[in-house]
Amino acid sequence: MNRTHTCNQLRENNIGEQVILEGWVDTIRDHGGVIFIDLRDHYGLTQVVFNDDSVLKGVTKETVISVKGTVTKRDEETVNTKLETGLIEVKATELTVLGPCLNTLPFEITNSTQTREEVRLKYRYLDLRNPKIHQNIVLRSKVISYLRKQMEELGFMEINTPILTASSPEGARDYLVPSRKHKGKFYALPQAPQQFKQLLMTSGFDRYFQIAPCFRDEDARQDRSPGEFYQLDFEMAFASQEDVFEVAETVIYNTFSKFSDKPVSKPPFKRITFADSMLKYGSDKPDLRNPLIIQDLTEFFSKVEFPLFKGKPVRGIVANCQGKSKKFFEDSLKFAMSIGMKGLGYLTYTDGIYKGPIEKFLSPEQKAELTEMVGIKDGETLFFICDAIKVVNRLAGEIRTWLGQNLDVINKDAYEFCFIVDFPMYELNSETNKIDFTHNPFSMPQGGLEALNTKDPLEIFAYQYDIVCNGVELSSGAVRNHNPEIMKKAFDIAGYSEEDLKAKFGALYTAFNFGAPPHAGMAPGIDRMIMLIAGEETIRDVIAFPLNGNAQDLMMGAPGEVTEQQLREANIRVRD
RNA sequence: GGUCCGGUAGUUCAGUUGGUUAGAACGCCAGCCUGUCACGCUGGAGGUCGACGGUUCGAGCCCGUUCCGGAUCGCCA
Repeated sequence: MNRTHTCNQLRENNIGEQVILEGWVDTIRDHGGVIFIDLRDHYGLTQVVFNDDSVLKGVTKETVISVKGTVTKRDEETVNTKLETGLIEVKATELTVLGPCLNTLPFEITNSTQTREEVRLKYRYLDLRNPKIHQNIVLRSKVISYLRKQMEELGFMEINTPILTASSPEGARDYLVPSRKHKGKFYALPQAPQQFKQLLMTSGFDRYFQIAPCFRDEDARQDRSPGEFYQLDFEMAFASQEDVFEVAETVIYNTFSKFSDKPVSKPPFKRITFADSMLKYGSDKPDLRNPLIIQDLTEFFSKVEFPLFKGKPVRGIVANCQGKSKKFFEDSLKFAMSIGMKGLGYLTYTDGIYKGPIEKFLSPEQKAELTEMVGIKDGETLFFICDAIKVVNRLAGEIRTWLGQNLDVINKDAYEFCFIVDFPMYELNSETNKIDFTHNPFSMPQGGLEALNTKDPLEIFAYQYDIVCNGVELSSGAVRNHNPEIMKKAFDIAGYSEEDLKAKFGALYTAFNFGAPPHAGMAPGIDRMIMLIAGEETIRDVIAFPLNGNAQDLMMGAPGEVTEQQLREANIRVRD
């Protein structure tokens, strides 16, 4: 006999009904003459009451049982307000074991998140019984479904692109799949459907999207799952950067608003140039919840007779440190030293007077100029970061983050989105002293062919952008370079001939010679979005069966050994 | 691949200056208990202190090697 209700369905209006519930034994509370069992399924918990403990022989926690009984109103003083079914309970008359739990549990389900990840992942199916983790996967499903719905409403269609494809010469390390029929040749799993979606545009599809699996053989991070991850990959024909932004901010704003109670920055999201971001936030993925701003004081200090700063890049951060102890400033210095700074100067500004070691180098006029320039208010502190041009922004950014955290001025209950725009198209490779693509060779340079022909390559921006939320990079995208002439020139500047271009991206380049529409797109990371919405610290908590940090599946034993025959068929010999 | 931190009961951890039989909490097993909801009470089982080697009268603790895990950097067009 099947269940009549789920474990989160019965309410007061069911009182008196004969029901059958099925689920896992969450807890057993045995009082001798009366025994309570919390029965758990996907939907929730219901308390079941037994008066005969003999039927519970052999029933342990996590046993799957079927219970027949009557829905009963709970007494006033025994209702459980923490349970949605807490006003009722089921007085059981029959119990059947459907799935015995024979093994000792490797961890308690309710405490699974406290257990070390190695064990959790080996028994992931038990970890996923924990309602907290279980709900993350439910959330993931709902978010993905909602993303699909929105994209379709905006006129996008989902098209699946190949999983077995060709190795791409640029970018991350590929996962390779040996070919049986073609000895010595390999497929690669796609790092992203990049070239395929651009080919779809060339095929005349107007708006493409895909919940796209991507594979990269790179080491894990807290916000980077090793091996595989999913992106909301989309591409639009005849579209500009702003068209892409409008889609992205609509879909992302709607999704975050729908699935989180925290306030979400409203579209249009801030557009911040890469250069500004590096200067003001010391990072290309700024956390805008942190109100502290970095200021450029290089020019000011070029006129000050302070030998440590003179002629060097100087950054300043104004922060309110009133009431902070001496230890706070000592800790800030300690942190500065730990990230490789030689020191961390500061001036406090109280009742119109500056105090600090640097003070004596400043004339009264210079002090007034500084006050005006940085906008320091009474009681505030101005921190100075001075270092080589290559590292000064990053260091200032780290100090900004440290101050934000330790002054507790970061609003944790908010999602602050922004687009980072105007990435440089090229950069100088410091080892080879040659010009390289900064990011993505498929991006359209701003100013097109004319800019490539006339400007200093290092001055050219690309129509390339990132979307950042709370200091986490959610995605990057670009207006693509769809014009073979511009493409040839762009690659020429980076030292690649037309032959190289054909060899590396043959299909794409050839296709673009048959008439390609201008197109642009983006690919927000789905795992990261869900991590942010769920408020989880690690990306593995929002993936049903994640690889561990070492790219292994300890549950299934992947990667694992294969038979000699399988190796022979794949034309592979393993070296010792 | 580099650097740092860790590995003690099923789980999370404590373990003093190197010294008798290595502890706690939760879980597990048994008994008691008719209103709990992380029930309570009593008792019990459970350990190759990651592995190997060394120093020592004596090592969970000190030294070396190694394996495993975590963080971080490299890497992630």
